[in-house]
Amino acid sequence: HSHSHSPMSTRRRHVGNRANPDPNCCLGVFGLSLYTTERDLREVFSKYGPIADVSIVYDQQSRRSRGFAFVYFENVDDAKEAKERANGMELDGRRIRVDFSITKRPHTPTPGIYMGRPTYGSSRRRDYYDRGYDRGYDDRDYYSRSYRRESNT
DNA sequence: GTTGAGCGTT
Repeated sequence: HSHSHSPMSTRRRHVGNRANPDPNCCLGVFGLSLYTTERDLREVFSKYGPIADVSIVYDQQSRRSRGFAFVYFENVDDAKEAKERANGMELDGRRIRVDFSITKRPHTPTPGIYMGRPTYGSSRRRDYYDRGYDRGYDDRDYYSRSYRRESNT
């Protein structure tokens, strides 16, 4: 008699489903007040562990906060605890929700520059997408889905 | 200074 092996469990759910995000150092904070700053989030989330960076998403036109942000923990273990603890907490009179980020960093200016393929010879093309955020996160995971350039045609 | 179920190019 052999153990029942689940053939479907070999394939992990692909990224893109924000209903069940997998643990990551990137935390997404949603539903926060428009007046909450990155500094506020940092000092709130730094209670659970060292913070690598905090980024609030701003509206491109009004320059105002869009009501959600991303917190980068240095340890995923702290991120998990911070997600559990900070989720549903009241911040600036607003009930915030915290989840693992399903996306990584904002879109690179023009896809096709890096793509996880280092250019030999003239590798001085790197500018800011290689600043240090791809040290632990592999953006190629969601870039690898036949990502094409969608600049303007 | 509003609203809110959400994932980013300041």
